[in-house]
Amino acid sequence: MEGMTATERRSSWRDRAEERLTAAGYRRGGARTVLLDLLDAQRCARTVLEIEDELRASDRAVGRASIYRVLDELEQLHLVQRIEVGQGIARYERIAPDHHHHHLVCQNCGVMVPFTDDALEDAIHRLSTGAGFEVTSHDVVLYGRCADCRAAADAEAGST
Amino acid sequence: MEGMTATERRSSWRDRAEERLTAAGYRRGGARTVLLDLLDAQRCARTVLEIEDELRASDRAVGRASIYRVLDELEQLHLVQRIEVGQGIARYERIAPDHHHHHLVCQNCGVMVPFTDDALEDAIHRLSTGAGFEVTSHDVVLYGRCADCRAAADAEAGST
DNA sequence: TTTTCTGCAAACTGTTTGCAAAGGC
DNA sequence: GCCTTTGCAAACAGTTTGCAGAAAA
Repeated sequence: MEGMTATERRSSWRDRAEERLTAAGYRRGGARTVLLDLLDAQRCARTVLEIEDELRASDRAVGRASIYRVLDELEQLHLVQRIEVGQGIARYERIAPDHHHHHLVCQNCGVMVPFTDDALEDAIHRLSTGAGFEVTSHDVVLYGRCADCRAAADAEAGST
Repeated sequence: MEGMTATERRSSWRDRAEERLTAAGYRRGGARTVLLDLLDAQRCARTVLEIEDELRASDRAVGRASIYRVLDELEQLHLVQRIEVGQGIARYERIAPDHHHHHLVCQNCGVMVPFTDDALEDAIHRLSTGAGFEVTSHDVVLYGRCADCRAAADAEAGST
């Protein structure tokens, strides 16, 4: 990261977000800035409550309502994607310009693993064009057990 | 329905459900029976609140808690599928034995249209087997505009 | 100085839980 | 009669909203 060129830094999610927010007429409030920092650094989709805890822990606490409000704005501007992962819990993840992906959710430990698959995208794309229905976005979530939980379960089965 | 043979009736969702519930050690309570009737007759996925209203309207009211409990049991037994459709609202739909499908959700009018696609299933199946992750189920939701809303929008665009 | 943004607390909504009464076996 | 199922009401969790003060432009 340290070795980034100016151009690379310019094209970061963080900067694109700031640009688009300004263009949409938003001011740069404290909560918004902190949120952008966090989202830019995040590696995987988070819930609002996780975000809240994380910010409180790093003593840059932000009111819950503000988190919801900012995430909502960011979603409208297509800077953040909201992912529903069962049990009525929503997770938020920044949208990387060229990194469309879906998620595997482990029903044992809850971990989310991103994945991409061209055949899947092709199938959806073909569907989208021939459906009468006009598809603007899609969500694919696979549920099961992650490699770790599988290994753990296997080990246990083997030892009994 | 009246002209059904014994075999056809035997293979109905309703009867399979009852069988499986009994096998799992459940008794036949009033709420459960009413719920089974409703689910068996339903044409599309419903929310719990919709179910509650519907039952109250048909003067066979069932407590909300019971609806949740029964749907939960039915989901465990794979007799009912829970579908998350954004905004943290869950919909429930009975599982037809040979009719696995996904949903298109119209972001304009909210209608849900079921669809099936072999290429999509193939892609997911291939993913499932080669992932390290053990996939037990999957959810695909396509968002967009249904044919009706599209037509309406086009008509409006044409007239202006 | 005007308008937006923020945090707080209260309100809401969908869901879950505890408990006493009703009902199946 | 024992144990499950049910309904009610209260508890909960995530989310939204109203409002007064703080902060940006």
